[in-house]
Amino acid sequence: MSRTRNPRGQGDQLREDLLDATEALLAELEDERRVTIRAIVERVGVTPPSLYLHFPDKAALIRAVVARRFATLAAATQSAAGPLEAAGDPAAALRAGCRAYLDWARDNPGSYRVLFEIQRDTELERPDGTTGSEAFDQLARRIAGCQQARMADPAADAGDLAAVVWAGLHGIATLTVLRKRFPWPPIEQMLDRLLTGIVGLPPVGAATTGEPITEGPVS
Amino acid sequence: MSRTRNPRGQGDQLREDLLDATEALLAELEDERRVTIRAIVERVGVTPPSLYLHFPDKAALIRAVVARRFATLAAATQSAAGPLEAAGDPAAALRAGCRAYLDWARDNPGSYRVLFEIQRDTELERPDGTTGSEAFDQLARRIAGCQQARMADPAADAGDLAAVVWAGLHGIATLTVLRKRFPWPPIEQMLDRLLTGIVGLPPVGAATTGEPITEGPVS
DNA sequence: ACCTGAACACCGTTCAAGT
DNA sequence: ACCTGAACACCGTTCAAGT
Repeated sequence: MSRTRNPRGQGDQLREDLLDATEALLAELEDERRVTIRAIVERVGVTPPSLYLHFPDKAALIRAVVARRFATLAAATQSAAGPLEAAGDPAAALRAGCRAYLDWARDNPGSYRVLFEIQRDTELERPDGTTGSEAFDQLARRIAGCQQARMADPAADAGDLAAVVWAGLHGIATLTVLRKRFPWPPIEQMLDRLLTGIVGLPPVGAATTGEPITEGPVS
Repeated sequence: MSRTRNPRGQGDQLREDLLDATEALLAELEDERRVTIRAIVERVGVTPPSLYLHFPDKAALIRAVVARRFATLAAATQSAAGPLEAAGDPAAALRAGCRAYLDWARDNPGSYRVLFEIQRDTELERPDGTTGSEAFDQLARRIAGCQQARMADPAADAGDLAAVVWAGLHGIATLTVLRKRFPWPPIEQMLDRLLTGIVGLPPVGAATTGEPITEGPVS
């Protein structure tokens, strides 16, 4: 089809192009099964065997874009919550980070699925079994920050709390997109129940009367 | 291959056999993508086109086994928690039901994935958008039972609480099998945090030690 | 009425060959 | 050194045909 490419010079550009095309297709199709090798290479303007010069198989390609997407997820939560050792309100920072996680999952459903719902065929996570744990480490440390500020249950282990909060966030992120027609409470309300009930954060604002809070200035 | 079947008389037996074979393969392979039409029909002893006499396509077949599996999940939680209007301790019943949900997910990973992680291509959930909501209705009603027994936050809507608890259960169920090497706290501890923190249940076995359970050395 | 053989358009992957 | 043409073994699905 498109024979326009096939440039000259040193390779490695193709590798980047393949990753970009895979990311773009994942965003468009929202389903890894439809992100097919033949669609990827066609978008780059190359034939299927060329892909195998850069990746041993499709799983390796997917793993490479997974690594990229993990980095952008961590960056999204980080930038929403601010630097870890900032001086501000640690509870507000934790809230903002969690909110950013849920927003990112909603806005990047294809990526979220491939990050957290696809069984890695080879259990080829990192040796320590914590692929993409940057976001989790952030969560645990922000919870610890709240504990130090006496805004969270001080008796519990921050990592244990983070595990339950992560599970709750993941459940909200996946189920709300899977069951769109289910009568979900507002996301903000569910997040608040998680953070007050599990972590022990003080309720947001003064009144938690179930009013759907739109977009609060979080800083 | 296996020509042994092809019996006589009225059909419809083949339909049941196909459903049984699909369920069995799903349990063995733990991954819907590997549950292939050709594997299903081979197990039954029939050729691929025969399947299309009973199901319009593969998605319809999967939907039919999904309906079956939803029923067995609801039966598992129901039988663990006891009848809804039983006289006993409603908090214990709620706990038992949640525990059964997590156990079932752990023991039936292939089924759980196909029930709760596969995007239904056609948004062909029930008209009310609540496919498989029997288990959810049960959960909400048991939480309401705890509220009436003054063992749960009486101010919140039982359905809202149930949504967050379900999200937490789903997150625990899926993430613990996806990230097997992650240093998870004991399932029992995470469930307890969910039920005490979100629903407002009294802590389990409150009297004796009062010490939060700490895990052993994580090697 | 119930089932099969043979084919179609796809998929991931491989290999010999082109420049 | 980098890429392609052609093929292989799979997949879901269809259709004419067998009994």
